[in-house]
Amino acid sequence: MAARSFLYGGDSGGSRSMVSFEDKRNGSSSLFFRTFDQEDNGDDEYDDYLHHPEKKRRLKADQVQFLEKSFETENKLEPERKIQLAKELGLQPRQIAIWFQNRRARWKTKQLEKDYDLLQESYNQLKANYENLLQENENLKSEVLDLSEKLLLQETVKGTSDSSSTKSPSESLQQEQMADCLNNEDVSNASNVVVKTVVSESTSPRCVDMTQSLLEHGDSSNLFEQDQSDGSLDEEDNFGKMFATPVSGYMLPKIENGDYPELDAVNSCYLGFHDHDDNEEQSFGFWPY
DNA sequence: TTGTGTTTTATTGCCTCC
DNA sequence: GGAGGCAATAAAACACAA
Repeated sequence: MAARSFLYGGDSGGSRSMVSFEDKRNGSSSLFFRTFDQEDNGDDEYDDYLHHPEKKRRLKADQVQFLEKSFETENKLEPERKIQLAKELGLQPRQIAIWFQNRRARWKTKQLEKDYDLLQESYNQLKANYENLLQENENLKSEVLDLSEKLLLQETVKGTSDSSSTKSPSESLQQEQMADCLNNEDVSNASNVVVKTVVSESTSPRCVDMTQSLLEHGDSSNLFEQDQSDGSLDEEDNFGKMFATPVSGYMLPKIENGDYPELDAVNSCYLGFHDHDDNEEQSFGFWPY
């Protein structure tokens, strides 16, 4: 380590020591500071000091206030300002430097606490959004199931009462596929089959939007992606998984190379996390809001 | 008064920059 | 290599309950 002489030495370039003590000559409690040059080594006061080292003293309120104001304007201390402050406050430059150093440390700690609180708040909001999405997903699934059953029933009744009527081959195939899926409780595939019907029958505007979107994109395979999990994940795991795998690919805007959309544009559902390339390390964006 | 927790002042060792 | 910054830490000063 570079040799630093302390007891306030070393700041002004020379090897100086300083001691602070109460001004007992006039009985006041104010501090004044005395410096000892090397040539003072024979001095009685210095000798006294060596044998009765002073305890550290707190700065006075007005000194602290002055330093605080100075810190507000600039939290780093250039040598000129340090000398200036030391003169104005009757302190050693070294004390000023130490005060600024400690003050910066306190500021940093506070800042970390603030950042932590912000992160905590954002996490809570994300979690709430996630839970809402789960709920909405459940609602939509039951609605699709309900409508599918209705449709099947309708078609069955129609089929028995009108067995002689002619159907196009594609209509027949569609009915068969749907019946298969529903018998196998494969709701996801059933939704592919009935999606066109759902558009016309759904009472949910959101559902209509979604199914129309499906038709436009020609792919509904992501609609029930959550269902593809093995069910062994707990809620926290699903929440984490969502960051890497969007709940529904078509519902969320396509994200490429960290080009994030505005939150409002995706109804605050986009969570700011993405994995843009299988071979690349996942990168996580973050929007505090 | 005293024990205890918190805050402030100061030191130490390491690191970076010039 | 010196100057100065930072993290970790010591220790004095302070606050406060019992």
